[in-house]
Amino acid sequence: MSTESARGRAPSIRDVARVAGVSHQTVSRVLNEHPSLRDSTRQRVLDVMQELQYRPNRAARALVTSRSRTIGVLTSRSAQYGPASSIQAIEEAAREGGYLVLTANILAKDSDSIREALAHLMEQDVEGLVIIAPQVRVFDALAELSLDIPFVTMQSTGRLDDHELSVDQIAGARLATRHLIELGHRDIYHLAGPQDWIEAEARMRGFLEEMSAQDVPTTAPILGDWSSEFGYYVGREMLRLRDFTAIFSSNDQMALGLIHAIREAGLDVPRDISVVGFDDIPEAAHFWPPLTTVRQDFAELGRRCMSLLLDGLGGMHGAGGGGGAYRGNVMPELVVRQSTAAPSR
Amino acid sequence: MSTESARGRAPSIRDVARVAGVSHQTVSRVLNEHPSLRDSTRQRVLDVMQELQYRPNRAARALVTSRSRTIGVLTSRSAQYGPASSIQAIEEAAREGGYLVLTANILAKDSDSIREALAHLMEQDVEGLVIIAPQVRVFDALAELSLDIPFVTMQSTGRLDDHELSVDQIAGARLATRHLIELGHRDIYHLAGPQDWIEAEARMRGFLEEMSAQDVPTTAPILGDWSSEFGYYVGREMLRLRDFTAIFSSNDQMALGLIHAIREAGLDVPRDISVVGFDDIPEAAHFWPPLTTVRQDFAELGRRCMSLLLDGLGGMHGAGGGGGAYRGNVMPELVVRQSTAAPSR
DNA sequence: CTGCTGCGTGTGCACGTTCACATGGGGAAC
DNA sequence: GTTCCCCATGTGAACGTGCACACGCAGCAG
Repeated sequence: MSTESARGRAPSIRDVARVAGVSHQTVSRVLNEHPSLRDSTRQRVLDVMQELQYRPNRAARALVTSRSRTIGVLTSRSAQYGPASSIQAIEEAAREGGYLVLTANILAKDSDSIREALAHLMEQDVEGLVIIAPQVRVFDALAELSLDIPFVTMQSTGRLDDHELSVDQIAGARLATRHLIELGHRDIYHLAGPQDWIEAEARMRGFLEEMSAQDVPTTAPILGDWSSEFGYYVGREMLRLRDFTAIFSSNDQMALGLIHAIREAGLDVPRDISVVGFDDIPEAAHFWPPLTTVRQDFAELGRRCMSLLLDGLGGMHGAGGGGGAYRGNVMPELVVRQSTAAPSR
Repeated sequence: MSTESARGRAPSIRDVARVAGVSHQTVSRVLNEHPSLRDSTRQRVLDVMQELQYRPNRAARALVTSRSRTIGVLTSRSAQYGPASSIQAIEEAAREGGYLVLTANILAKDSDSIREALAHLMEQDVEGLVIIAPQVRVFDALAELSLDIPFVTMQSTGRLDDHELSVDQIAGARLATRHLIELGHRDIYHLAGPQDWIEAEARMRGFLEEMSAQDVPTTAPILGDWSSEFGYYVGREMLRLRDFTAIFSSNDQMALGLIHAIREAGLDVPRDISVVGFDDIPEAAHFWPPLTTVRQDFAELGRRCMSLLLDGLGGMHGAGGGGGAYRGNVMPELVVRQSTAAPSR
């Protein structure tokens, strides 16, 4: 049964063409779903492709079209629940749209390593960029480079309106803060994320805005690093004064550390101190006590980002898809569980 | 200053060659670090590259060499801490070795979607494969396809010796189980992961092996789904009988759910019931009580996988690197915290 | 019958790179 | 002084695909 052609080399459109008795261009037309093709011809070519196990050569196609059909994801902390969920959704959406996803992690936090990661992606001729690296510096580096490819960021900086798509962090933070105030708390601390993180800053702003809107005297936020470890240690420090009845933590992990410290000091959550987190990681519902927090739909965000980006690329290669890019931010949602209650005194 | 050449199109080696006054082949040699090149020539070419902002075209190179310099990662649940950490390490190692990483998620759990994800990767001409999709089915699909490219799996199935690199799950599970037995527990349950997960099965086997080695009567393991949610519900069921003093959970998330259920029933961990987990996710140290668990170094595993794979590919394009592939499994480590204690009765 | 239009298909080139081979020049060995 | 070889460089082809263009044929209007 062996055809006399292929000698170790993968079949090309020319091989298919020869066997099917057409020109290579006709085969190319079948691949690209050209409208004017006789059905019988198309079918014959498809059959031969099947028979020869033909697979189009990505490199050749990219070379001649100068489209890589690849989008890059610039990220940091991609092992974290939030980013990881978004990336997964992005990949799925990209695959559907006929695109590939390349991710580059920012290793250190200096701007050199940001540039390096970005350069790495650009070297691969990515056609678009999704940025889930929420440090302020990333955007400085971005502005500096004046990218000539479409990109979307998952954080709102306020300076790149067209390119931004995010969960409304300020609204989420206000939700959490209002919840505490409505329960009757007046002495509320905010454990913020690192200052150079856009989202950390937005959550902090939301906290401060809501506090002042409700005429509650604000306290200076404490700056953390997102980790449970930090939450634990800062919690131990805070408890030496104990001049508060509630804490709004900028993420769930730090909230977990805080609760650990509080409980270790012999106090109870929420009886003595209320704690509210941010993100709603899957484990939050089973913290002890189950954590009141603000849910973000990371996957939805990822999907919308890709939709926006593909729209900008004029993508949509395969069937299906259809829907135009839906903009607008994703709204966060307060999930009240058992780590918050009215203050006891 | 504008050179008369490039009209919108990115500069190619021929453009560089023309400006530098050499042939395109010489430029190519500079790119590929050919030994016999006069230093002055090399420098001149490099200068022109800089000046023209030349960037090599990946597609053209891939076309002629028929090497994509891309490796694929087949994964499921990539949003989870373990896989995500490994992927991040893999990416970093790949970048260093001059490779790109493409990940494909297995969406559903049927074998069709496994084949689909695998096909997606193969379509991109990946040169190697890392498999972090620990379902048994994946390996069936793999065997069926009889891949002609190098691959490494992050789970040990026992049937693919050469390609396997993993944390020794059995040893880890035995460590955890022995710890409980040494504390004096005799009525120990194991909350296992889904049966079709290789690691779940290995951990279960480790549990059973250690129990029988120590002559402790074994109980039938309970099958879970990795989620905190499941841990919580199964915990509530188990507590109706309460014929045990310790539980070894197959991962930390389920352990968290278990503790939630135990505490909700008015019992204490570890006073009434000891719990030990598996993975040592970063949050585990701040569970209440801090969780005794088995630590796996996911990042190290990822790094070794890439090393093994690059070795098989004869990779190592850039400088540095050096070290030959180190095989051998990564050993897990028991981390004793406060969720385990001697039984009270 | 002639000319025009559009459909289905074929021909040749271009994309940017590497590979195989060719070439000239300079030094070492005879 | 001739021969040989290696170094430094150049020449042309090839990789697999898509694009611009050309071509024949059928249908239809004039």
